[in-house]
Amino acid sequence: MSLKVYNTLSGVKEEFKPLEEGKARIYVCGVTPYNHPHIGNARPFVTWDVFRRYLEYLGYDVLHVQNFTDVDDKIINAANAEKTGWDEISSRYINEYFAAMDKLGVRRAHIYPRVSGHMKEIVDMVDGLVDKGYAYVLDGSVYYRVEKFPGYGKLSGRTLEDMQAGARVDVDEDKENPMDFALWKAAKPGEPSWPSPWGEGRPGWHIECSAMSVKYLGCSFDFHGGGSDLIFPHHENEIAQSEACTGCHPFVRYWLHNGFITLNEEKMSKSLGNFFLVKDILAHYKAEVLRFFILATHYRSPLDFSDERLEEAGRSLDRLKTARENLKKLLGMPGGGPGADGAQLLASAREAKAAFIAAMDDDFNTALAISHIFALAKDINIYQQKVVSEKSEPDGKAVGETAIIFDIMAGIIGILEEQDEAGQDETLGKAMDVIIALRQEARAAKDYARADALRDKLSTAGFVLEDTSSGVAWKIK
RNA sequence: GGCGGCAUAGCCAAGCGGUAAGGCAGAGGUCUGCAAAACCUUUAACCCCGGUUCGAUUCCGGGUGCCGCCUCCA
Repeated sequence: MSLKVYNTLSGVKEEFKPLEEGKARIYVCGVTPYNHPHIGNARPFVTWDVFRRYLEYLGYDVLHVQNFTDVDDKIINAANAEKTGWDEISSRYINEYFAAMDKLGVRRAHIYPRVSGHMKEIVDMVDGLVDKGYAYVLDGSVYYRVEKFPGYGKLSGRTLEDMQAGARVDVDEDKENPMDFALWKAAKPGEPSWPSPWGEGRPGWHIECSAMSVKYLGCSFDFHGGGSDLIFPHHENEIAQSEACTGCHPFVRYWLHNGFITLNEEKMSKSLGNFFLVKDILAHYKAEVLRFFILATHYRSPLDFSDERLEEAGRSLDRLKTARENLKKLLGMPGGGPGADGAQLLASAREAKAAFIAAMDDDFNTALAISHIFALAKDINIYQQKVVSEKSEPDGKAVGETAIIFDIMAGIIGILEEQDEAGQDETLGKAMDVIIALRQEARAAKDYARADALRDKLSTAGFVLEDTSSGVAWKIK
């Protein structure tokens, strides 16, 4: 089996073949930090966090870059409204972004480039496009000449004629073509600006992603992601800019776009005003529940948000938590004697894992993958109940391997990782400590047969016990 | 108007040429002094009309409904 991903550019699922063996280079469009992130903003980041976890599970060396658009009209407007600096606004909301995403278990990207720190790269790229005839200067601004780029429209599946037919853009009579877009905007009074060969100004929206992705990932890289509202014009323009400037094809090998979070079936967005901020949702629900809610639907499908759905997600997640606790109980029980046959449990775990992998390989089908965790959860519960009702000892090897498999699956989805504030002994590590304590007791009682049995149980389960002068340590083999 | 997507049980949501995963809710049961919680078992579905096919929910055509992009947007 191999990973297949749906590529917006081709419109079909394609087998993932990295540009460079064993490496996966990812660029995800980040936020414009002028407000707290809302849950619609959160979806791509949670989604990409799982993509990245899975790629790493598959053994890829991942390089993940995600930008902050910290020079933008909205930031300037927010700054003016508060009578403060644009950088004050952007740094405040970048911090808020991290606060929210950290809670959601979104692991940090390796590099977070900001527009304000990459003016040289941006100016150089715009300059290069002017040199090559792909852009022209108009009153201190620079525009991209869309007709010059033959593939314009290939990502969004439309032609220049289509676009002009339905053009609702403001027609700037001076532009050569109404679809030409700004690479550099001449400074207006009272706005932040940077020097350039065309005078003081600031970058257009699209050029930053081209300049920064090429800088950190090269002129051609594996994945580019973002919400599907970015397909046109943002990503379409990125292709036009990057490929025209660098001459590399393709700029991006796989374009992946997530669907929207909706509210009453309508797209949640700041401009419509129908959004919930992550921080407000997290005041009422556990972060893990919001994360689970997002991942329980395929990433390309729309996802309608409501309290009922979130509460339902919480109840679903509880079921998985219970199974995990049952597993912990089983791990903590003495073993080694005549026990409940764990063959069926083990078979179920292995089957669940294979099915989970197959689901993830099929365009990161987290919804289907999660259903296989539920299937295993049921068998864990049944086995646990059987052990308790028969007062038998659990099959240590089967339980140990099951625990590892369960944790691998939960770990890729990024749930049940660590207990919320209240709990403290919910980790597998703590469960292992329980076994170690039991073994210590056995040793103290000179019951070596039992102590050895406990050690073997850990060993066959994939753990290594190390007796040290200060006590006992364990690690995963 | 141009381009694209979606329609599966009470709700949510996978799948997809051979009569349908999973979750929530509902029903029955186990446990418990009763209850709650938890667990087990279980009911229930492929928008309409044509076509292709031995066979379609799955492919093709048409219809209806909903959504998105074309303007800032994750």
